[in-house]
Amino acid sequence: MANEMVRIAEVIVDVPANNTDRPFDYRIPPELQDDVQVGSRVLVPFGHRKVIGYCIGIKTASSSMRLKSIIDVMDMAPPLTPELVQLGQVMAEEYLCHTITALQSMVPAVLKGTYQKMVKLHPESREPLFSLLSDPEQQLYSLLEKRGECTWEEVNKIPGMSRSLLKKLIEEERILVEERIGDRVTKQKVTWVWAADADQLRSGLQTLSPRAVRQREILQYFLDHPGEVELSKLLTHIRTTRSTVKRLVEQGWLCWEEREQYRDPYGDRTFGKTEPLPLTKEQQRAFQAIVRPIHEKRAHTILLHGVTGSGKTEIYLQAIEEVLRQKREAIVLVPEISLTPQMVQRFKGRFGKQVAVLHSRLSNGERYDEWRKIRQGEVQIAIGARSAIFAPFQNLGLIIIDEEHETSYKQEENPKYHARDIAKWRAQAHGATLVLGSATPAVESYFKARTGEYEWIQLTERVHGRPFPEVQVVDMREELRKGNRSMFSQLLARSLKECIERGEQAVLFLNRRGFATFVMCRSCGETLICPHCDITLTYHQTNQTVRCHYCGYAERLPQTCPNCQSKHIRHFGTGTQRVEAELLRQFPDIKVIRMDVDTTSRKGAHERLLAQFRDGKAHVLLGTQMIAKGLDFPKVTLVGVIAADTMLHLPDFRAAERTFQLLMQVGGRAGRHEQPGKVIIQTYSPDHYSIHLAATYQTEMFYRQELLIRKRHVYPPFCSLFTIMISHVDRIHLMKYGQQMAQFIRNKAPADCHLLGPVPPPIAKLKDRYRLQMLIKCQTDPKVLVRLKHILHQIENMFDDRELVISMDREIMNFPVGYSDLLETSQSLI
DNA sequence: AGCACGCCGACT
DNA sequence: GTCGGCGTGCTC
Repeated sequence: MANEMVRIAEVIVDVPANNTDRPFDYRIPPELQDDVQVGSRVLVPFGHRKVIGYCIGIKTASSSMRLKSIIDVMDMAPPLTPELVQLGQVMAEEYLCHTITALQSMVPAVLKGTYQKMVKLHPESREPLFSLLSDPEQQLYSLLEKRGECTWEEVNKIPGMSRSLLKKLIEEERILVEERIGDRVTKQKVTWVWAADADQLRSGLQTLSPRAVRQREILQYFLDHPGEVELSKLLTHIRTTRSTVKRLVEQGWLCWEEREQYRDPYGDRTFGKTEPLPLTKEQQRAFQAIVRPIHEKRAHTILLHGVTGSGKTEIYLQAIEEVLRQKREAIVLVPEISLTPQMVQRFKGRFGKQVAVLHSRLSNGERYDEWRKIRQGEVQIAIGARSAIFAPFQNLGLIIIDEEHETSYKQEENPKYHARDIAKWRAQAHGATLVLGSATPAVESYFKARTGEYEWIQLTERVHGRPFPEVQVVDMREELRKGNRSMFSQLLARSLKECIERGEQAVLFLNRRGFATFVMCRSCGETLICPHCDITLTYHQTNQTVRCHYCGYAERLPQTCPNCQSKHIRHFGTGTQRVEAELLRQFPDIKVIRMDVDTTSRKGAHERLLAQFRDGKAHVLLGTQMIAKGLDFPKVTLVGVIAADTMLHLPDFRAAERTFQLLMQVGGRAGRHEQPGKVIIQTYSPDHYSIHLAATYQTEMFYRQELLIRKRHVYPPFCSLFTIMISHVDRIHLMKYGQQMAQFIRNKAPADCHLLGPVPPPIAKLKDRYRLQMLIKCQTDPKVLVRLKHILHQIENMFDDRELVISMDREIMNFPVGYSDLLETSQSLI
């Protein structure tokens, strides 16, 4: 009886625009009653076209007068859970993006629709007398004669084709192009072979003609290896062909069958089963702390602050076992760069087929396979990079974010989310435990741990008791005074030589090839910084000025150092190629592997280069910080940081934090094995706290110092940040809009909101468009945030200029109130 | 975002 | 009259 009640679906349509960013109501036709659920992907008529949408709610009445009906449901089961649907709405609100954009970011690429407009001949237009037709008409007919239809673009290419002519001749249809989920994408057809009757195999061998060598071999194989085998495996074991096996099948000795199975990227690899390792006292303590909230099923965040080599992974593994025992699920986030086969192996080894792996090297189809294993409850553990945080589990018990300070957890495209925030929301919704693991946590996380918002657990001992490598800081100003103008200090050059002579390997770091260049005095090491923001000034070659990218302060490039009056003042920005050239000039006989954006852009190049280095094919590995993570080379005994300053002086309030983190990571790299390691840090600022405290392993001191500075200049965690980027082809217009926008925000924004800028960003002109950015620092208070977000929404419609593009971004550190309330209503729908 | 509709100036 | 350009407003 209840079925007779009208059911109406609220649908978010796949049209990312401001005025379509709201639910539209559709009738659920009787035949789709059972299929349309919260989270379903549906096809709906929208205006004059058909689009994909997501059902985000179901109700029995609508305020809208005439409703259209849902055309179809796209999937067997809804791709999104009610929880993820809610999360999508929260993301849209918090990250200032369209709801559909947030929802799309949670599903694999194969589920994203692309549309193509197709045209075919109007049914009423009968075959005409060809010769009487105009030129464009003739072309159109010949185009459509071959195939029944063609794309809109093709038709428009016909010269002289007019709109009204087309209308007469053509019928339009928008079609949805689904990525082909055929044999290759979802499932793979695999032939399995087995003996028809194992006991008869011997007699079979006798019956066969002695000349049928291959056939006998195959039967012998089944005698030796009872059971089923994949045909492809059989063919590699015994050098034979499909047709020979076929002959045996036809004679009735063997059976075979084609089966569909998931294509498993790690399928042909066998993972040695690993057993839980005994935990040290310290590890045991950490393990207990993680397991406690898991048992209590309460949302809880733990910062696992452990030095490199303190055995965090083993703790993760054992905590996951605990979660599985509760029949709950776990997500493990790892930075893309350390999602190496070794890492995967560790998890697959312990948990086997209960693990789905999601990383960027998977094809769309493979990714879809892994995702479906999660959605259908075939696996309980998802390990992957940033986007794995959306793994559609329904009963999460634990989320682990390893190396939680990594910048790769922040998505740079819309929606610009941070996986750490998403993790907090999801943990809250599921009553799950969130573990943030790092040797060098983000300053914000450390702050929260020390103020009691997170539980703080430290691991101070290395598992095998290996000592930390000795760190030496070389003052490059001193080198210059000694007349050494090369980029290698005497100490580094000598150490490198000795290292290579001993037959050991070295790793050299050059920090990120910054697009922003800064100005520094080579004599005293002072850099030019903004008097208002304490941020490094950026050098602009075009007009010989230095500028602050936060507040807009500018001055002419000074000829002499304002601090020591030296003339050795110049801008910096050394690339890896230059270091390589210099290295080969000083050491002509050595082999260097260079890893940077240029050498690793090709697919698989990254892994290949690392494997080469591991195999001892080169003496030196030279690269940007992409080589700093999760690498463990037995023969590396020397690690050199060419210029610690390049990162330190980036125009970013997190520059010191990044520098400290990198240097600490580097320390963990050298000498993890038998030989003792040595780290050499070259710098023009040996006294800078981030460098000095990293070199002396004074973690605690660093965070205190950094927090002091953040507090003084009001940066996170002592404020919330919004950035606004606007762009326009016309520079004058852009500047005018920027000024007006800034004025508007300054007038309307609540007190304690400070707008910095507008100011040209590091890349001031991109793709023929000028750009300006603004930064808003504001109090982290829900009321203030709501008001500010309201104002930010207003500015989107402030200017009537299609050329003006506005994009907004937010750094979130607190989860919004109300999410758990929303969730309660949604869960009653399950 | 698309797409229609409607207004306007320009053209065989 | 008809064609195409462009601004406006709507999509359950």
